[in-house]
Amino acid sequence: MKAKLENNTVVGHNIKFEAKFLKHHFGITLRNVYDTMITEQIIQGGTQPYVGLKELVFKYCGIMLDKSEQRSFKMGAQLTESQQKYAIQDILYLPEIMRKQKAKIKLIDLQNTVDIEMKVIPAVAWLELSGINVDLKKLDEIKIKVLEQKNKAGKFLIQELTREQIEITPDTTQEKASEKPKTLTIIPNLNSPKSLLETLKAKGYDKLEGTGKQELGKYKGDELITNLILYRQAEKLLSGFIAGFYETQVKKDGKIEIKSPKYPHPITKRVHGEFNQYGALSGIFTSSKPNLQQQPSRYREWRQIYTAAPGNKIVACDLSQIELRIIGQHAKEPKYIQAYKANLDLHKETATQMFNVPLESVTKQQREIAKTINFGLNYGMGAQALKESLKINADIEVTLEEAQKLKQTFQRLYPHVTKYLNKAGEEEFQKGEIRTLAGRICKTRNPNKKEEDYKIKNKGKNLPVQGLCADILKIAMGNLFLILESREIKLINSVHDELVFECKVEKADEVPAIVKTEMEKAGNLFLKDLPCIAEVTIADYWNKE
DNA sequence: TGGGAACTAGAG
DNA sequence: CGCGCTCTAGTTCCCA
Repeated sequence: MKAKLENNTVVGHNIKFEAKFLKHHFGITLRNVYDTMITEQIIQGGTQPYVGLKELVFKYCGIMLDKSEQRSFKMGAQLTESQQKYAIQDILYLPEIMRKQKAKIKLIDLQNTVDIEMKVIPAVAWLELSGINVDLKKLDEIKIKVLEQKNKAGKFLIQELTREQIEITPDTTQEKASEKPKTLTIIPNLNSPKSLLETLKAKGYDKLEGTGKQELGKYKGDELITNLILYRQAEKLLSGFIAGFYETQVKKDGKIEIKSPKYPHPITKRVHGEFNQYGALSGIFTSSKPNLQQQPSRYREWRQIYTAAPGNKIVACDLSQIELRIIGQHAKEPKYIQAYKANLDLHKETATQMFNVPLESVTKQQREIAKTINFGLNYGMGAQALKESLKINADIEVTLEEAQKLKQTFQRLYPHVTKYLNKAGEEEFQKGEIRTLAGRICKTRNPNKKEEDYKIKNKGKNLPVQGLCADILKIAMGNLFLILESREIKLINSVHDELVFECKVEKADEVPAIVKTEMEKAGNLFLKDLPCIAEVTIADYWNKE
């Protein structure tokens, strides 16, 4: 049975689930699979985050399934007749669905995408089963620090923002008017944007139209605003990333109940996030419970909680500036191609030409401007957003006119890029879909919902780039699964352009080269005019750079 | 009370 | 005219 499952193509609906089950309970590793759910998502261009079997049976076989037995199964109990019937109908229609899907794939030329997606399924099962090791002591240290930051900033804010206001009574009859007016103490709720905005405006911050970081940038350097940003950062870390590791108290029917921590897993002691391989329109992965793709990295210390288990090392490898390289390839922009071929710093090259200064005298600030523009303008950023982005990301103030000029200079400097992006936007707008170089179809999520023209065009600029990035990473993941999984190496994270592995110290010499080679090989399938470079690091914890 | 919109912030 | 893109998740607020 084991050999049969491992050496043949196994068909299922959401087969990642079965793959994990078979591996965990029976040590069976599925390598060749066909998944009707993922295939349907491919056909639909990523517009549906989850497709049910019931829906497919109806679509392809014209039969309405009764799913009422789905939740009736009990551990250890003998199957009832109707449960058996249910179990059979769950697989009965799969061959017919597969046959009809395959015809459709051929018709709309999606075989390449299907190959990529099917090959990555076993790798995703591997990734989720591996989990990531976590240093709870380090986490405690960080928690104490962050709590301190929150309390300190919070105390300052409450002190500064609490205000007195004369109470306004709706009933203003003559008798009451003679009474002394009461004053009301208003303490703002720091977690409520509405309450905060009201309070800040009353305090004289009248330029604010919201309380987001971009708005707060209007008062950059102000002590109160600095504290608010520190408070927000701490609150975000605590509620979003730290809380899940600790038990929580929940009030229920007047009694206080203690809920156990969500992570790590009580038996494996590792964090097993979920990865949805077709969670986004572009085909990039999404992650949840917890979201391991959005773990803080600008707060440098955070990722040190993810460590190699004793006797192990962590090998992390990312595709260097992959999005810009993809744009360069799409646009066949000679300046991008030349810079990457010569292994130059593209941002610096951009700066030297934009500001018309020699390479060696490009300032850090000029490079930051070029970097912000390189990333932002490629997806349709306008002058206003550029102005604010420069202020927040690079601490650089420019006027709207200057931002407009910078944009123009950039577009004139890279005319091929500009032309390509406009063409891609137009294509998405006209056809409602656009393909990556690997053939993946990217549509707009809500074909029914009316979206502004410019938003659709911007998607057209962005989706083929992100989408090809996803194609490359998935190809590498699929191939690395076949090479590394059987050698007791764990895939512990996958973050858009980065793969993270954990292996025994003895293997830390050979694994990096294998990973680097496979990732570059995947990229070079599509980057024909400029090279794909992967950068690899070996460490005791997950550290970017 | 529960669902969902709005806002905010984390990542690439 | 000009409007960065793709996501997940937490909190607050509003409405049925």
